[in-house]
Amino acid sequence: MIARAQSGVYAYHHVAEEITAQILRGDLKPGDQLPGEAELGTRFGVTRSTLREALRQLESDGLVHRPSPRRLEVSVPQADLLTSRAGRAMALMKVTFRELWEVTMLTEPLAARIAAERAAMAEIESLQGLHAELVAAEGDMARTLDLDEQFHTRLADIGGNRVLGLAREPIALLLFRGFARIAPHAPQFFRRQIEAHSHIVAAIRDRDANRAEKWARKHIEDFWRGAQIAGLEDAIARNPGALSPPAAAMD
Amino acid sequence: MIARAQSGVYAYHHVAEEITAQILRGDLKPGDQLPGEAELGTRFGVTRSTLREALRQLESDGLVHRPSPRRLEVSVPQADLLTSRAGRAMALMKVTFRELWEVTMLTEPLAARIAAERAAMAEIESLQGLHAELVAAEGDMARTLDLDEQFHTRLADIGGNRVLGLAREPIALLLFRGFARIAPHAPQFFRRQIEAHSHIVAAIRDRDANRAEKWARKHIEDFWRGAQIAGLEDAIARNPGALSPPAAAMD
DNA sequence: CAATGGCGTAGTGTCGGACGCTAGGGGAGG
DNA sequence: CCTCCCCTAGCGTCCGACACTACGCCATTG
Repeated sequence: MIARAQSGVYAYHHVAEEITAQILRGDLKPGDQLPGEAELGTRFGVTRSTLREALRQLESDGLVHRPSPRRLEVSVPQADLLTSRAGRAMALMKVTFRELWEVTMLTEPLAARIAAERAAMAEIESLQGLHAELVAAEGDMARTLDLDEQFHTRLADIGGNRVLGLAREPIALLLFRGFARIAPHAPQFFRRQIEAHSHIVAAIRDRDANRAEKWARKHIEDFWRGAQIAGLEDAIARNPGALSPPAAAMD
Repeated sequence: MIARAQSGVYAYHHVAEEITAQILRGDLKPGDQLPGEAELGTRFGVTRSTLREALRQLESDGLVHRPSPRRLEVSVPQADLLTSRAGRAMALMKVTFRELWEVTMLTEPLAARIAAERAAMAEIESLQGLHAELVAAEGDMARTLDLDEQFHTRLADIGGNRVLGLAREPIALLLFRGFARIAPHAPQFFRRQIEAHSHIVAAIRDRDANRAEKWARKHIEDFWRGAQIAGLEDAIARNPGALSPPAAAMD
């Protein structure tokens, strides 16, 4: 079953699409191990070089990965991969603060609401812990930024809506990083942030979804006011790089 | 400046990261043309084979593309690329209807609201045209599905919030495709859909953002009722493949 | 008998070279 | 000056090779 390239369709592209199709169709399931490159190559009628180009694409799409250098297996795309790709794209297309904010005004309140409805005790405690750290970090900008991100991400995780998680993560990250540009112009921001977060945590503890949602909304609204004060309502989101999560330090 | 691979860091990976960094940093701007593979290879101290693996990754990330086979240039990731990647991922992680719906309940009303606030005359007319087609297609399931997707996508485009567009597209697509499973159980659905759409269009024409938003919400709420009737509230979203736009038929 | 350590192999990452094909530029001809 | 044709650079693909290293196998040892 030699795969001869039709005009315009490159072999590596064809191979990648074929394997992708097999995965989406379910012929290959996440966790399945794939044969070696040599065999895959002959199987599709291409050389290893060509096959490897296809693999790089699949890898980049998160459809396969190597848990160990000798093992190549099918996987479901990791959230942080999608997050960084989407974040990069938004940064490159120079989305504005307003665009980010308008959407965040939806996602964070929903995240808070769902969390209030579904949080388990342990999760609430973990949120409280995070919040305590935030309070303790008052004044330390970098740390505050980091903890804020974590807080919102965990909030979303607690709700358990993965679609929401996927959609909001890159957006929230870009927006929150803008915080760094706002804070200097709005010093009262730290306090208001802490206040909002603690109301959210309290509401979740009380299982009061409406209150949680309301405070999340206020929190993000505040953000917008800060941006106005700082005069970057329609400023573009910068700092494209380093979007991936803290990420196991490795390099 | 030979790039010798540090332990664990592969040459192709390093090259891809390096070029990516240059793009994000702004050293390379969208539209810039890159040198030939041979030169790029020597520049990074790797063979063409290796360099090509890096290129496949960048290409897959949408950071570079070939407008013509001879020209390789930097580009900002295309929306439909991100859409299909995200859609695939969600399908593979078997997100439920509920998850999709919860988020869509936010995105579509916002899209309608913004559209009402910002639509230009021509855009309103184009929406009306699309709606007219939908009305005419009553009964034709496939066509209805397609037009519905188009309607919502155009609605979002009109608002001009690219972040919203990027976030909602894969989600809406997956959800709306579920329509195919709902419709048979809820025949009155076609009519209600048409009703909702026409209210939305009318509200936008009248520049009534609240009404537009309200009807969009009702529209998506309806969708959920349909899902309940069809008994697939927590059914997983299937049909992972064919998420990309109509797409030139090829294979 | 189980645990430990060494050995061999298969398989990956990278290299170098080669060849056909085609897009696109440059020169010849109108 | 414009048009057409030829030539070449560069891409897609193939082939063959080599170093390095997980990993399984086997023998040794307590």
